[in-house]
Amino acid sequence: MNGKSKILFAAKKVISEHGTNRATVRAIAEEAGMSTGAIYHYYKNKEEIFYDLLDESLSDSIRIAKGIKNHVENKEKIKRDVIQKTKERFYKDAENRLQHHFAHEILSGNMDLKQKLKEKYKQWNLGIEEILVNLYGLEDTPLNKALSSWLLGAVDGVILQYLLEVNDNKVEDMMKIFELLIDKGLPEFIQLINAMENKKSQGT
Amino acid sequence: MNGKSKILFAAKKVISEHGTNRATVRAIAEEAGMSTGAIYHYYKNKEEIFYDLLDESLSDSIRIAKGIKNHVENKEKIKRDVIQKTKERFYKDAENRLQHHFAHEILSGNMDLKQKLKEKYKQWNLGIEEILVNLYGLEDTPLNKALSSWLLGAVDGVILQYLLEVNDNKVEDMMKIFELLIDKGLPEFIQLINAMENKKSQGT
Amino acid sequence: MNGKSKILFAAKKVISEHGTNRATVRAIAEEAGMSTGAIYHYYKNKEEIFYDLLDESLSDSIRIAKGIKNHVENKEKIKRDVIQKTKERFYKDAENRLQHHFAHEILSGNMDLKQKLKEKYKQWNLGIEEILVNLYGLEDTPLNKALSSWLLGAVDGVILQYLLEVNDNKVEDMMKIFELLIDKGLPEFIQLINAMENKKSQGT
Amino acid sequence: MNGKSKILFAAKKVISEHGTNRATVRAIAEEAGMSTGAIYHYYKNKEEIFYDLLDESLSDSIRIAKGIKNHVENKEKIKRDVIQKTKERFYKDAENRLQHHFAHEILSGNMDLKQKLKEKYKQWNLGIEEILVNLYGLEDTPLNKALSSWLLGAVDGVILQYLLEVNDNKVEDMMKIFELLIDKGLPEFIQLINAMENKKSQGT
DNA sequence: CATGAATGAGGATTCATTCAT
DNA sequence: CATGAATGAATCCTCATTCAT
Repeated sequence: MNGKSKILFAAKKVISEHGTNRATVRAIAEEAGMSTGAIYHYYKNKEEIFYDLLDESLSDSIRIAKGIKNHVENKEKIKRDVIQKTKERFYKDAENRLQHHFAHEILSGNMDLKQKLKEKYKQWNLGIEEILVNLYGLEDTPLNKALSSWLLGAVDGVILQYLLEVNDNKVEDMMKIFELLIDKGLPEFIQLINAMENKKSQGT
Repeated sequence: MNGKSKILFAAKKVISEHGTNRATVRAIAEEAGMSTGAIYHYYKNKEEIFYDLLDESLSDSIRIAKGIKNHVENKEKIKRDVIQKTKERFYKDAENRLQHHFAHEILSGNMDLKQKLKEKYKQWNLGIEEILVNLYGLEDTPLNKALSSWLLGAVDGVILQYLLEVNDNKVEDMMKIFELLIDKGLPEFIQLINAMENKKSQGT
Repeated sequence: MNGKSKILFAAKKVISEHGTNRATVRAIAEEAGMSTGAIYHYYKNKEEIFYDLLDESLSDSIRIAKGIKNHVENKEKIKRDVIQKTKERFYKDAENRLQHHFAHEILSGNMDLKQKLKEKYKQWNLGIEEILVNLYGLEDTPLNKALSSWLLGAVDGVILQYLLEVNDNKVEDMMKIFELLIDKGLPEFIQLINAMENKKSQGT
Repeated sequence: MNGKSKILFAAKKVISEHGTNRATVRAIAEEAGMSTGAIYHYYKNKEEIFYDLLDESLSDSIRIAKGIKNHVENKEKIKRDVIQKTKERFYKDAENRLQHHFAHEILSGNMDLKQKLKEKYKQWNLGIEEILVNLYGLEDTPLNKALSSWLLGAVDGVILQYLLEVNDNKVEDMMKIFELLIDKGLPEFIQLINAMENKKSQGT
């Protein structure tokens, strides 16, 4: 394992064990078994480590979204994939904490980061939308875009509940609801949306 | 306005404007128009300020939840209330930021705050559950609890998207989806849940 | 003696004893008999301490220049003053080192500082020019401006020699030359300049 | 170009462009196209690089001084040479910066460098004195030594003004004054000095 | 000869908290 | 009650130098 990987691995561990705030350079260096100075041989900034980590994580997500999208032939497989990847997110503690950390940085006024994250987020959102298109034949309407934002938001919101330890439900129970939503809830709900859109356009 | 209120008010302003990180005791004292030393006459700790602030903020939320819950007699009115209150949350920027920063504080290892949030969150969650019970005749099963967590999480998640400015949808579009969910989507989805629960218990 | 003065005094001492580079915040704090943190109660930056010091020193110079200029009636007194103040500069080790430090900062690319210093320097230069006007009836020509820059530069250059300890002459000998220059050398030299200017304009 | 030359060349470039502070071993190595470790094959110390560099730079200056001194026979030619070489110095930005940064290094406590500068400066000063002797028949008195220090200092001081961009005069105007000084001002001034010396010795 | 990873001491800065007045 | 000066530990970061490969 080379320097950068060692650092990233250590950072991930420290973050998931003690949170972003206590993930000091010294702590990461110690965990990685090197000196603080060595860290700066590989990374210019502490934030760059974090950013690399987030990038890795978001790139994964985007890659997954794109990967899922590709086997159009088999809807059932896509659904299983979506469910599986969502479930995995619940257990990626370091990544989830990191995502929160960046949100916090942005809300604290870090404009550069905001721009970076925005781009990544948009790609991600598009990935999800495409999945919905493939799965449910969704059209590219404002309401459908809103729906995919709700879905993304729901997952993020629930993950935050788990991070904060205010959600006492078993992950399995949460996932059962999610599965039911993907399998049956969404198809029906999308019909409702389409019905509404049609009514609206007829009325106009 | 007495000392504590002045401090809480100042803290709320500082945090929602500049985040928890920059909400130093000095900054709060300055905003409150007093000296740093004076703060410690009213509060033993910086943490206690945050504690009180979270208390206040959550109590507000719970009051709203309870406010909704009270008129059990009229389901349609409850629905309108839920939708109205949800919509209002989207525009309460300062409160939303505050809540995010508390989340950050908790994720940074502030255990007292976590405990407080946990208690309050439980009450809040219960409030939402009761609303669901009243609206849709929900039973007190693990899956139904999970559902209400998803609902809460979704709203929080979407609000975070707006805070981060990564959600380009109009609030109206987001709310249309939410309305449709409350009015038609959830009743149908809850039937699906119940069907699944029954199937499972029959199978056992 | 209040906080700022204590710090400025300590900084001056440390700088003249060990140079700007070794004038660390810790060293200054120690010399001032306070903790490093205390320094930041009075100054936002280490550089601000230095800047205050330079400001003090330049303001002195400017005030002196203006002060000298004012008693127009007595040329002999002005000369004695100029000589006296120049001599004093040779012994202001801390200020001289500081001036070099800022020059160095500017040459290292600190553009903000450059602007600040430029203004101060211009004021100072003007002060000197006015003295020359009063003493020798100098006219406001490019050549006369050049002359005053040479005078300023000469003093700065010689002071640097002393700082670097490459000038083995006694200060008294250096000052004798300076006195002779002020008393007799400059009047004659200025006549030469004027003669040249006139020849030039006649030739045109 | 061999190793040492490559390093010296790179160091000269880095220092004159970014100053001594940013002339880290890494930066020099990068500029020289080698690794940091390689530097230490040629030089034991970072200081030794600076030492060599100063040596080279001062040797250049001394060579110039000696070059001027050699044709004793023709005073007019010497004057033109002095003026020409002085003028050239104004345009040697990189060398001037380099020299300033060495001054800074010395003021930062680099004692070896100080010693080197002292020796070289003495030689240099002697060169100037000899020129004055040749040109104006100067005697080897303390006051005449002081005069030559003032001349050297003046040029250095004015060059620093140009480096700092606080001197708005045209170089031509500055040089006109210098020429006038060399041609007419100094002969007269030296007479004044001699007169004073004689008066003093008569008085004793 | 060359590489570049690693060290570790040292620097500036921040901030919750205390305490004499 | 109030002030604000002072503390000191913790944080990020830099860089000359060493050394295994």
